[in-house]
Amino acid sequence: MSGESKSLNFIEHIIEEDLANGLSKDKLRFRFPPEPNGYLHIGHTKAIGISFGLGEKYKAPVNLRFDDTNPAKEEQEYVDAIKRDIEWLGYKWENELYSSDYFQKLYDWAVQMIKDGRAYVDSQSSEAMAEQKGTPTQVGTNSPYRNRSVEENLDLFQRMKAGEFEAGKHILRAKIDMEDPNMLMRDPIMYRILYAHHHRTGDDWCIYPMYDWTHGESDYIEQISHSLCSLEFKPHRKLYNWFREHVYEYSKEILPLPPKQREFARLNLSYTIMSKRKLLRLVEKGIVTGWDDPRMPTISGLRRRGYTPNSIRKFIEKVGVAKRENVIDVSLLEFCIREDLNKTTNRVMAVLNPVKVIITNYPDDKEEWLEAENNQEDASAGYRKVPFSKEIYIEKEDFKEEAGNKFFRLKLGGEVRLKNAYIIKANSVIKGDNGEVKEIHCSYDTDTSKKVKGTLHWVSVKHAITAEIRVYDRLFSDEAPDSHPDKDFMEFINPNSLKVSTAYLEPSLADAKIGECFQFQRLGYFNIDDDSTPNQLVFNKTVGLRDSWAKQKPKPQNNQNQSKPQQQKRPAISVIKQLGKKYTNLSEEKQLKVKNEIQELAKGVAYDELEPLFGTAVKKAGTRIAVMITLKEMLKSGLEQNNTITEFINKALEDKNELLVNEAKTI
RNA sequence: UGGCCCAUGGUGUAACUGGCUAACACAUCGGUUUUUGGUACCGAAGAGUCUAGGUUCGAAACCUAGUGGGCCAACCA
Repeated sequence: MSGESKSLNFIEHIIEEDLANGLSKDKLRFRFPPEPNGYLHIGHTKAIGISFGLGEKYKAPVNLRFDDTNPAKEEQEYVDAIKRDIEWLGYKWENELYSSDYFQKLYDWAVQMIKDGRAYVDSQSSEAMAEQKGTPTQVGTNSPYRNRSVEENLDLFQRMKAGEFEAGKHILRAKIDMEDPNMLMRDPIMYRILYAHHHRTGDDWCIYPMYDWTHGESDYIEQISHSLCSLEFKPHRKLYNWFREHVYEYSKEILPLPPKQREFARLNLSYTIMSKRKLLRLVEKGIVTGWDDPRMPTISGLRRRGYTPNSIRKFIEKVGVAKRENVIDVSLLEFCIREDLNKTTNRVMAVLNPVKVIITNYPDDKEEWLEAENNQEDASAGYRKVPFSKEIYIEKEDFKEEAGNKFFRLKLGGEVRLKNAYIIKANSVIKGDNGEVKEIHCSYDTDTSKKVKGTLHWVSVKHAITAEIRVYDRLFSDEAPDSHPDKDFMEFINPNSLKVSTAYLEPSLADAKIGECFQFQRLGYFNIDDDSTPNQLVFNKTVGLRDSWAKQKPKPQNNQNQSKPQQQKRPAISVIKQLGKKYTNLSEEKQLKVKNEIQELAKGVAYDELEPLFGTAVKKAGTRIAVMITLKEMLKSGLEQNNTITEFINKALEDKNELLVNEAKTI
């Protein structure tokens, strides 16, 4: 028992149950088994968070095991990147291991399996074998080589290993059941011949074990208690268990714990993709600058973008663990990073889209260094000085010649506070030929105790330093870009996912270092990109601040929140059902309103849709009332009354709910 | 046409394993505070738990059927 009151997810329930049934707590052991064929992405952090999180929770070891059985795809670069990312997230593995460490052991067991008649060498083409395999709805047929003698199998397998055959000539298969409804049980391949250089074993082997044979047995060798993976491996469980059962027979004295595999739903994030193969395409096609492009959902991309390990771990915790398909809204990720950065980053002032303000009553060459608080969320962050002078920049967006009183910013004749400085009043503007405001002439007031609605950030023109700012938008314009069977995800690429501009910053930023994070006051969180140099600062926008003002505005051309379509398209009948649910709880006045609504919706309902609802459970009076109202409307507009309808009405007349009876009566 | 898995507010997870008004977080909408239209705080709206039967004093949970979604036919993992 772990004693907390926090609710457990289904995997924790399983573990608690195993513990309660006698599994000793010190036998708990987990693993994270990436294939080193690409970079880790936010989806992997869920798997990482689950297994490493369990390790932390139960103080159990967690192995990092590279599942490196396919030398054709795997590279050392990926091994290094994966280790870097996991470390960065703050997790510690017990052992760094490789499936390739077990090649000899696996081979010995395979020989044993052959001797026991549980595996055989097949010598057909892959096409022929695919044909014999059948389909999900059709059983397979046995290979003509299925009944080779043990001696022949042994001889062939040894010669496969010795490199006597060309690739594809022979394979080793488990002898299970070609008629099993689970395709994975139809004599699955255990070994194939592959003349490829392996990043660890070099050219020692020319036969390589397949995933199913390798993965489960690696778990077993490492004495993993719970082998956790994503849902698509559910069908593999039967095979996992089959292999395990036999190998257990060979080694139970030395390896007493048979591991168990359990599956959870993987993480999907809206407006992005999670497939390594597809991410690789983005890299190769030059859509992004690399695996660590700040727009990528990779861990290295998020890191470069300014996400913190803390925020990602928090995110994974909030997302939860279950077995149903899910799509997590990016807003949750954004919430997590804001929450973290709000507490930790220093506030600074930067103007991204400047317009000049001249303070006419401020002496020409005067300058003052005013005190500014670094972080009001963290008293220990201290203060810094920011320079003030006659000419400053503010954001173009923060000024309007005229505006209503919901606009808290600067307007002609209006006053506004300059953060950490004075209160200014706009008196006049100077415009360029095209009518654009070039300068705003203001007067300042040293009485800062006044109450004014708005506070603006600003930067002194002559003290300002410049920097390149990279602002990112989502990479795809579609909520689930790779879920369209008829369209390629590349069609949804957002051409405006990167905007580069030059900004003016307060001079304290001059010696900021790569990776450092700031809040640009009123704008968002920004960090210094890897491309930054002392001569040319480069900032990434990690995420904007929440902006309740932007939401009220008519809406710029931002593609941020396209209206959610699902509300529009809902069929009338389902809206009616929903309205009905609440009907009996409403005030009389509201009931009338809802009734009108239902009557209106009734026009869009077909009788076929309505009839099934006649059977609605008696206790759901509201739904039945809504159905009755709809029915009445449809009868009015010419629907012919049949027996089913009459029956429904009669049943309603006898109901104990008065509202329903009344509706029925008026038909 | 077979097998397996899944179904709870817009989204994601809970519900002490059959027992209070179905909880929490994000998102949404109000309000208070505020030298960030941020943060913090307070509040509101939103779910008869896919549908229909059944078991039971009692079902989101158990059973049956249906509907919808996902996965499975790589010498990938």
